[in-house]
Amino acid sequence: MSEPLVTILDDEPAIRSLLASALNEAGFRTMGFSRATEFEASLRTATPDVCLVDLGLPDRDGLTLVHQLALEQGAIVIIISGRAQVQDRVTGLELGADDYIIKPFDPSEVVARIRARLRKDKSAITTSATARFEGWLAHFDRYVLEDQGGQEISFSHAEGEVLRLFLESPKRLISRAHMQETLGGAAGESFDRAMDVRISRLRTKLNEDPKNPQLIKTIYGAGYIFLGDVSWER
Amino acid sequence: MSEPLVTILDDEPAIRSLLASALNEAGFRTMGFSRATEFEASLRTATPDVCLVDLGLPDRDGLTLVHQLALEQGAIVIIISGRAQVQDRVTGLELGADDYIIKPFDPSEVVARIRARLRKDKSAITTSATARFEGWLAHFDRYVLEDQGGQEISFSHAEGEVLRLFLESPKRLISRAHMQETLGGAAGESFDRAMDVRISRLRTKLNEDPKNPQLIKTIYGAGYIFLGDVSWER
DNA sequence: TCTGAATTGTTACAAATTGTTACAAATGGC
DNA sequence: GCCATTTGTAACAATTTGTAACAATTCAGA
Repeated sequence: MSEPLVTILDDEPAIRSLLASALNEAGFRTMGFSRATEFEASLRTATPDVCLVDLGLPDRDGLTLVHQLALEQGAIVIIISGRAQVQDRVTGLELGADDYIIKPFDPSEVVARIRARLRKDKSAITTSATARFEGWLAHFDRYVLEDQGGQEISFSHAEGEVLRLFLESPKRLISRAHMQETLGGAAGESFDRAMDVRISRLRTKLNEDPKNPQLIKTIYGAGYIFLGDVSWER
Repeated sequence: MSEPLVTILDDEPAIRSLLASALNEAGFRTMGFSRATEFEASLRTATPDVCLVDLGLPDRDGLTLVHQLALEQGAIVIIISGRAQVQDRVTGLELGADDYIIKPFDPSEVVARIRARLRKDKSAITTSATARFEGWLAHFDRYVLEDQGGQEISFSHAEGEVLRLFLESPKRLISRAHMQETLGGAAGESFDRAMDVRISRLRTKLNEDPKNPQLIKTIYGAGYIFLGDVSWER
């Protein structure tokens, strides 16, 4: 599958080129149109993934076009408009637009919003939270730890909670109190050693040497630090 | 199925009640939380369709939470924040948020944006009769599962209900409570293991390895997640 | 209506997960 | 070194989940 195609429908050439260059740089294919009729003609041959539509078109009512696009084509439609009233935005969204961006806009936000829509659309394919660290690969979606050799061991939900906490804040002290709070959920009142046990079990799965742990360091009287370079992937 | 559930996570009670009343009026169920830990605890039993998250939480970094929600839960996440810089918005969206609304906001726009997200989310599902996933083809009209080789096995109505529930929300936690509610229908009294048995039977038909299921994962104390890319066909 | 097979729920027990307890080991102050 | 405190972890207990076996139910066709 090729890069997603984004169409830009706006009568101001400056805006078209601004958007086009930002989108191209972000890895999208683009097609620009200044009039609705041209745009509609193009739909016969191309199927855009995202349609950016300016409401102030000279030859056509933008809202009608949006409605039509969203309903008939099932495309992702994002309105870009100078009309900033809440009522305008609500109307545009109710008519089927997926987002409503107000002029003047920042191109990087447009890109981010387009990405957010596409991501959701394909969420079934995209979603997979995976972290890589020190030869390990943690697949949080599958509850699986993969070692260098591709060998897989599964970890439990409770173990995953601890591991995630570490991988989200590597090389930083994580206090016991904070950990209790985010994990235990229940008030840290009762004498609770459950957390220690979770960490112990996690260390075992990570093949940590009990006498000399390399990844999960204990800071006596304070908490833990996860050493190791972490990079998240998707 | 019941009305969509929207969770509101914001430490200001005034904002929570403003949103809650607007959303209730618009036909949504709502749950409000002032702290991230409370909210996370609730995720063990409830599965929200949309999560509104304020970034300025007292007890947790909001962005981390967003990331986690979007990736792990697959929920629709909308950030509501007072931080209005473009860079903030871009970061929030890149981390997995589906929308970013700036305070002060108009409740009707929030409603419209939630509706826009839900509309897109459901449109992919409609109620077509066939779903494709991981080499399987499920024909709900004929109660037949077709494997890669075209071999067909039939599944029962009860099994189909469970399978449909999974295929309509892939890669999302489906809590036992929610499942009981949508399946069992009848009073979710304490002693009901029927659901477990249904899942067990479904796993068998899907040739799941009991020791290491690949498609239907159990989350101890919470529910199930269906892994696997799903696409519905007509 | 009756019969038998398919479907579904129920029960009982096995297995997995998680928390709790008890004690050993490590740490830091003196 | 000595002692109070903190942390590690094995062993156990409580809880949750998996599933085989069986009972109840449904339903098509005789």
